[in-house]
Amino acid sequence: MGRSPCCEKAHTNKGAWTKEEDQRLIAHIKAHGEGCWRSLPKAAGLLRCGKSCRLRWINYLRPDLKRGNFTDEEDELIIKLHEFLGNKWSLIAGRLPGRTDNEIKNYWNTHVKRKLLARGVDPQTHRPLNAGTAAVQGMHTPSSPVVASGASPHQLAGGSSCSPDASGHSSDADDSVSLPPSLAGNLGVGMIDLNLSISPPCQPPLSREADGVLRTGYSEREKICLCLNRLGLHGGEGCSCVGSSSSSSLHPASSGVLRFLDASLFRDPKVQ
DNA sequence: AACGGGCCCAACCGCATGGTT
DNA sequence: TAACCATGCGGTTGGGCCCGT
Repeated sequence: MGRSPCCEKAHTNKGAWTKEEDQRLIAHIKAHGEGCWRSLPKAAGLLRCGKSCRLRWINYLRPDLKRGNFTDEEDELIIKLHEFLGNKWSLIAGRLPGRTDNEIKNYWNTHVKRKLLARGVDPQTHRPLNAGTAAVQGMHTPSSPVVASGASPHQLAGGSSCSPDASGHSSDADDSVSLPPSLAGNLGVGMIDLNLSISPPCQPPLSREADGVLRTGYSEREKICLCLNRLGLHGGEGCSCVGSSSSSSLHPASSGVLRFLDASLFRDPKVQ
């Protein structure tokens, strides 16, 4: 179907943003909030495409962005999440507070790939580079980083069958997930059932509230301690292991970085 | 000091998706 | 249901910077 261009290219600037443009964009978003990107440039007096404004804000101007180098913990988390999710940078970014998908994507392509190659690991498949066929029997396939049986990465990340809005992600057939070898090894299992092991208990009590909206009986960020110390990751704020020897040495960033361990693990972070 | 190659990262592009009319 | 719209996402690019020669 035909589609009009997102912006009138003849009248838009391209390339690097000037300080003045940045300030205009910041001021406008402070005053009016995010959204309506298409009309924002005109309203803010910017000769930019709405997409460009959105990107600039999300990747560079947002006040909650964490600048600076990635920590080793973030490194490892990115690797593990990539093993699960593949190139779903936005989902990975959702588990790394203050980091953007673009940043992580760039970081992956420039640093992590090399790091994995140096370890002898294929960055796409997370398999050993020189592994023979026998060694990889039973492992997940490269094109589907996690899922053995039809569940998409997005299903894993965004919708467990327990979430009220997961109706579009049918998981009736088989929710078993083949864990990547590194995680499976650490957990001592090869297959897990997400319904039982990661997500909050299925079929939470639904209640229709006064506004007519169905809600579950669970609070949005109810915590589940998976005791992921065994993954080399230490408990977040919801970890009942807090106070154990391993958690006393938590990196300051850990509670934020490991936010993905709580009950919202596989929920789309943007859906609050 | 000059040059060239590689690296890094901000930004762009095209497509997908979900919502609205 | 189809057409259109707005936004989000992932891949790619281009320019500036750094470093070695």
